[in-house]
Amino acid sequence: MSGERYNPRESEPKWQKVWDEQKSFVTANDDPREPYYVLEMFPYPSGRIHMGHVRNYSMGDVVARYHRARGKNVLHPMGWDAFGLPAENAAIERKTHPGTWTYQNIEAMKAQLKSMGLSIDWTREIATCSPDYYKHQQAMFIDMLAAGLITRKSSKVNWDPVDMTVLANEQVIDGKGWRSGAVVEQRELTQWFFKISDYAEDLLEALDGLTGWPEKVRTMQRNWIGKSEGLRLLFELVASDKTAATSVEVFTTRPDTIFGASFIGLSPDHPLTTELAANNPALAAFVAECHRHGTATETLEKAEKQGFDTGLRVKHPVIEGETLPVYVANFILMDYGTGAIFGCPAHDQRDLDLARKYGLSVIPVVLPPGADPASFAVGDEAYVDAGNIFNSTFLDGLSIDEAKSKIAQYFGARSVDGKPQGRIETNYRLRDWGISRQRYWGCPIPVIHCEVCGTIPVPKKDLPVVLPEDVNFDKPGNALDHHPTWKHVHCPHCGAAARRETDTMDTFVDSSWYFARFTAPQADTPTIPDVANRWLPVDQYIGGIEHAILHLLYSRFFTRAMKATGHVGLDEPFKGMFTQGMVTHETYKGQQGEWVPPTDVIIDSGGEARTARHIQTGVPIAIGSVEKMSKSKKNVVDPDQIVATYGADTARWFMLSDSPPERDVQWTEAGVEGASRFQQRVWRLVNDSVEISKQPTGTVAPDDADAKALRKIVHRAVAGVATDIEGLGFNRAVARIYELTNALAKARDSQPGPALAFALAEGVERLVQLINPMMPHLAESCWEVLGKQGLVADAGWPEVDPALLVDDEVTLPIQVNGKRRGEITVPKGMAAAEVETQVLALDVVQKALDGKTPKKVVVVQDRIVNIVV
RNA sequence: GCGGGCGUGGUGGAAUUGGUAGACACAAGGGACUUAAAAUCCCUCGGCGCUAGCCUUGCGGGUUCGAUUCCCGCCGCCCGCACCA
Repeated sequence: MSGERYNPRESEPKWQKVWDEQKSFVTANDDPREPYYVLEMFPYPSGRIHMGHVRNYSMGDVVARYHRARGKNVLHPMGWDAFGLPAENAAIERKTHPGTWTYQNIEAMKAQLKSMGLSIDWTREIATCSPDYYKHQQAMFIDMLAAGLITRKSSKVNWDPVDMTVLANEQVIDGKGWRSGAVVEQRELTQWFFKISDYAEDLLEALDGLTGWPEKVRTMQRNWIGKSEGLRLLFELVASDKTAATSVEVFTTRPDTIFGASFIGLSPDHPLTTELAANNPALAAFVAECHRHGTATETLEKAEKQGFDTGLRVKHPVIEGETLPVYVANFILMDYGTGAIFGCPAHDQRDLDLARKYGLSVIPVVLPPGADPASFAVGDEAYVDAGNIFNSTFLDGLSIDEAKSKIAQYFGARSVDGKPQGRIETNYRLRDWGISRQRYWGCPIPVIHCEVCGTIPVPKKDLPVVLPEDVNFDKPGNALDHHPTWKHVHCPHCGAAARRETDTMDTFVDSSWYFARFTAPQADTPTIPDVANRWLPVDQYIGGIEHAILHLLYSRFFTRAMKATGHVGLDEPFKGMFTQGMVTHETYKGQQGEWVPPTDVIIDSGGEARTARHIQTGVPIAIGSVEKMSKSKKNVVDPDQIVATYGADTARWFMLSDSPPERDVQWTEAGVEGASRFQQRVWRLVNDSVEISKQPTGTVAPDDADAKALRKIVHRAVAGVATDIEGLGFNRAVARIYELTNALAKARDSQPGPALAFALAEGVERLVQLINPMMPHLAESCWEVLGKQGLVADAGWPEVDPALLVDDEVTLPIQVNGKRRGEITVPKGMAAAEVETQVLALDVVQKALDGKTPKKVVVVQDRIVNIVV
């Protein structure tokens, strides 16, 4: 028996079948045990799983299986984020229906996930592209529309003038359409929006309560919401024949720098800009130029700062008789504040860039601590830090905050156009969530446009509004809009000929409530509130850091919107959140600089340098940098091949070992080999220990020192692995399991007597339980060899004897001037004075002191001794 | 451009969150077993000295009896930026 190698190819499908037949991971909603909901972000059905999925789902499965062993009723479901652009692109390229492509992909990926042996309740599987799912989304849309959570307004899109279609930001490359190559334009379109900005304050405040989230994710969300206190400030326009307007309202968070103002900046989309451009061809051309790039904020902010002098001037609000020019500037967003600013170049980098370009004055008004007011000047870098105000008459000497309140009071007391010149306002960067997409493969927005009755929701009895099957993608644009009959309907109110909304929803909507649907996936309402409220919030959610802002923020909003419409009874969907790192791999390049996939490369690692050659041609291959696995660099490893070669357990174990889960992990062939070897070591250890325990043992001697030492190691490992898994420190848990395995193997090889044999048997049994969450197939096989009844999947988490966790002695390092000079072993909890006496008596210490008297002796109980000389 | 993060031996990383830096693993080298290979087992393994010493957690400062951990400044890499999912 012990000579046989463990064969995952045989064992893994076997146990998967057993779990399936015994419905081991099917979860009942009426189970009385404490519920625990673990969820990994559901995948987009691209066709094949990648190593990122393997990592993500391995982690989630450890958590699920661990809590299951702890006696909880665990919900661990899986589904498909099945709407989206790639299916439409595939439809165009392969002349297939997006649905056909998507469902084929789902089948393929499901088979792959199943081969991983995940403890998933597949009876709860959902696909967002199924009418069974999206009809509920439509119903909630109607509820939310009625509740005033949805609005329609104009916003900008990327328009491809050749393909006559709206482009996603990722389809805009260097300002051009990815397919047509045409220069993209910004276009205004009336679109549907969720009013997430109404919840800005709530979403911000509630972050403090999300203690199970990484601090960095909360920080990112806080910054994204971007709450700021500022001043709305009216600038009087100097009368001009160009406009009838008498004032411009700006929003500023730095009213303290008003004496440093040197221009007014308007957004290219500001109404005043539009008015002026109507009679100013040069300005109109400038505005058009501003629109000749995509709508991505990144492009805008990276673009060179440009401005256009409108010729208008405003009166300086605090310097009598002075006026400031009014510019239109490309970096000013219409969506934020009032779409107009006052520029203070000395203390804002973008303003400074513009001022330098157009020769506007730069007047410093905040003096850095210690700087000389007479000589302080701003060069190419704006001064944005703290200091005291100067060059500002009645604000001189104040701190920035003091100056802000004083100037706010000052402007509050004055008036322009019969209104207060300034008023304090809280502003948020967070914009409403635009969900309209001019695409076929998404959830239809259930609305009908009637000439007579206006925009009215589809009656719930008529749901779902189903996507038509007979579509073709030959024509550019929205295939739903092109469909000959689909959009022509009768108004549900008046019966007149009307038109269906042909926009579909952003796929972020689909993923904003799937976690709730999983709690009752077959219900004929979106949720069963009682059931959802018992399961939610998700105890542990796991996914990529790339979703730290949008997906999580939208889900938090949508949960609130579902609460407002009676579908759930809570605000926050995710109690625990974890963001895992990426999977990386070395890159390889051939002679012509072409990327070579790892499967075509042989690494020669004997001696000093690692070199590589092509598997068939033998041509030398250059080993490149380690990068995120991507198709474009061909540095991908196919999970299917790994599972076929080494088995799922090896892949899972490797994904969990070594790298901390939040950091990137580098996939290496050597690492996988190591994981595979460990699998065999465990198998051998278990089989050997069964042989040993067959020998006559007699009575157990509980005071056997070796046995007690081993039991201590075993019980510490059990306690430690539990702590590690609960803190998602999978790599630490793995290291601990290695240590335990080493200790057990040593005991095995020592020809153990009865007491040690007992400890060994106990240790091996617990080892199998410890590896179960990570290598569940191997664990079942070992459990069987141990002669245990039932499945290890159904066995509980091993008990820990607390007496074995405590030590009565501690070894303290002894430092002299911070350098380690020796150590001393003393009873735990020994008083500092006693420790000091003993330590000072030691030879090593006397020698290190070299006759000098200690200035101070620091004794930290049970930790360290430091003698300062 | 703005916001967030990360950086420890040849490599992945550990360090009870201010208390013995390098646990555990991989790679490499040496040895055992074997006719041989694979598998397995044992030893060495941060650097310089190679003795009892010194240096070392991206770089440069600071706080502290003591810093991988806290603070300031740099460098490098990664993620997000609202229509990729």
